[in-house]
Amino acid sequence: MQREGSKKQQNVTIYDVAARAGFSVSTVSRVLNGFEFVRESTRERILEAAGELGYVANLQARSLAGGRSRFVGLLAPGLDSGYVGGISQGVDRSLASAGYGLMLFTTHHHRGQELGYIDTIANGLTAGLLITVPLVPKSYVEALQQQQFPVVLIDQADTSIQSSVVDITNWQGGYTATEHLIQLGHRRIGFITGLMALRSATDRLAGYKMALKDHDIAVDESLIVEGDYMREMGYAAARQLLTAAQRPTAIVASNDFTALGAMEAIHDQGLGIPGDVSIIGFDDIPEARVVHPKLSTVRLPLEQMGRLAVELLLEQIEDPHLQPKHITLSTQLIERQSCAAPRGGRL
Amino acid sequence: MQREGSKKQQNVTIYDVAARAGFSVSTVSRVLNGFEFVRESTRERILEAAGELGYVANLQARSLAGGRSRFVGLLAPGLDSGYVGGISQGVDRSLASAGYGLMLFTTHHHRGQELGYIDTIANGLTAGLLITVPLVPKSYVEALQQQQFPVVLIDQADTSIQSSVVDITNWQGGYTATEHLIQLGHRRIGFITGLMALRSATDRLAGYKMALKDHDIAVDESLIVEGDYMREMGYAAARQLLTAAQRPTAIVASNDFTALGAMEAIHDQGLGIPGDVSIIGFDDIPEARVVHPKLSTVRLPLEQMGRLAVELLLEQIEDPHLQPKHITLSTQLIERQSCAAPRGGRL
DNA sequence: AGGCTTGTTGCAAGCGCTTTCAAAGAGGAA
DNA sequence: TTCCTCTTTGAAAGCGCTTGCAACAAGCCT
Repeated sequence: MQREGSKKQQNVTIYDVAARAGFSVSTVSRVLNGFEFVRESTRERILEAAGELGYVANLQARSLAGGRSRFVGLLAPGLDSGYVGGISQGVDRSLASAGYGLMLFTTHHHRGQELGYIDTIANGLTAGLLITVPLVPKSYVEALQQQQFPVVLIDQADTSIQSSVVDITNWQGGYTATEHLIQLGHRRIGFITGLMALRSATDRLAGYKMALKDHDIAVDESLIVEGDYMREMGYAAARQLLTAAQRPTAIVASNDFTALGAMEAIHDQGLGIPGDVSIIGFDDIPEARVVHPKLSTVRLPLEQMGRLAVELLLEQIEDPHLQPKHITLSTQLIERQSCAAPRGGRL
Repeated sequence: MQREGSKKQQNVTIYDVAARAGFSVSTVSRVLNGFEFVRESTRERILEAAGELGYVANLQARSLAGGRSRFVGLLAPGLDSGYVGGISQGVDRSLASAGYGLMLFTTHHHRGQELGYIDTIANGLTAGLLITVPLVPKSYVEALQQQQFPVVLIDQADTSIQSSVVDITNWQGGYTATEHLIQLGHRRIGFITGLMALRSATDRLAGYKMALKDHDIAVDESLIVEGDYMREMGYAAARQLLTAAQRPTAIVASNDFTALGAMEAIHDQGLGIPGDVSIIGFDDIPEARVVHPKLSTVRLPLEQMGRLAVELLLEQIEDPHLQPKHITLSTQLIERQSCAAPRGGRL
């Protein structure tokens, strides 16, 4: 078998179309992009030729030559968290209805990669960038901004960065969850944090502390244990909390995964939920609704965040000189069955 | 405020680096790509210059000029199914460890878009393409193949397409699930199908039918109701099954979402699981483990599929002349608590 | 010493497309 | 009829990069 096509088959280019239609490439390009100053008959002939040849635009060339990309980049740490899943669904949908494509880039928490990616992506591949990745240095985002490159930060508010942001009231969520427990009569409330490098984690913790203070309950640092948003750590952290001398009667977990892990630990400890220990999570992932008992949680409007972020970004793409906007969405307490008054009422 | 930078700031190009290092662009290019025949000292000088200038490669230009893309495309119907999530996690991870980036494209089930995308993507943007989308016409995939463009189909085996494929034993899964129920003593077993346009759906159904036949149970078409892999349809379908004159004592759902919907319907009907009705799903999504009762299901090695698909694709990228391979992964029955012998034993 | 490798580097031609800028017709106005 | 304007089209210059080919220096052989 002769291999005659070792060199990748020549693609149909704008030149081929021009030749076939009997016009110059410039005219073809005009037809393909806008419709300024082209005679209708010409336009038709060219479109026809393009169709017959099965012409497909080469995006590289187009954007190299200065055309606009019809893709938007979404920079995310990974696909594993459900959190990203929720956001990207919203992003994906609104992007699609606006005629844009989505390019999802995952960084796997490699800091170096994140930076490299950002440059690369911003360097022509996409028309704009949505960032859900933590730890992106301020300077980078600023550099992008300076280049008039549209960027929207999602739930990564760094108040010092002058950039469009969509985020949620993490602080409020932590506060509400804790207060809910307090109003149920709890006094010893444990808290399992998220990955403390993330703003969302520190904010939730801050909300928790404030709620305690507002209700004249001293913050007991031994009741706060650090987690990482993962189920396993949730288990370990809860275990630590439960085996302490004075165990808490309720636990606030910084996300649902953590809460799920904690619930397992509570069960394994021979304790009942919410009889012995109440627990409340964060996120409202699908599992929260089906776990037994159903998990009370603070719902994050992830999909909505994605949608709004896209809106903001698209605006910015239209007009790069627009002032950055900051939208904050509120969280919502979803009461289910994992919280109850502590045994014996108020301790 | 004067807007002096209305034109996007000039990026650092290979020319700038060349000028700064005192070499030609060709040499810079060589250093940046491989290491063939470049003096070590030169190499260092150039790298240094690039670093100082903050040079970032322009991917468009590179791939336009014939360089290799370091991205792989994943074409998926959408992000909502969990199914895609599982696969893309596997894809993402192995890609990352191979030094490739992932570009995720969603088609939203718009047939037209799928085709347009494929061309566009194959047209230089990526080094290869993974397809999890159904309904991609044979001719398209073949055209890609002919151009030596690396493609791997995931769980979309169309035996008539000469292409690399990673799929799973959907048929076997349907068979096993059904047989499990039969061995428990069930005779009237309902089946809720998936989206029948998909190969996976028809295969699962075929497995179900065959299991019945092999055990001398007549296939009762009234026990088979069409679903679409969504929870809502699962609910409706189960409802239809349960309100029929002779309701089944067990139900096989074509995926876990459907099963979850069905479980809800069963409960709403005042029936118990598995007391009155046994149910078994497909996929083993995270919810299956936490729902009450825990859902027995046929586990799909989604992540592994993703991994293997990447392996196959990377091989093909290395050597486009490679013969297509076909890998089939097996499904696994996960027994949990949603299946039991029918009341009164064998009917 | 002259010729031939071998190792390095530069030149220049594109990749496919967009986008000025100028040219060529077509129609009026003078 | 000639000049001017407006519309439509083409020529050509890149965008930033890779790469085949030529050029050159140094080192080796005969």
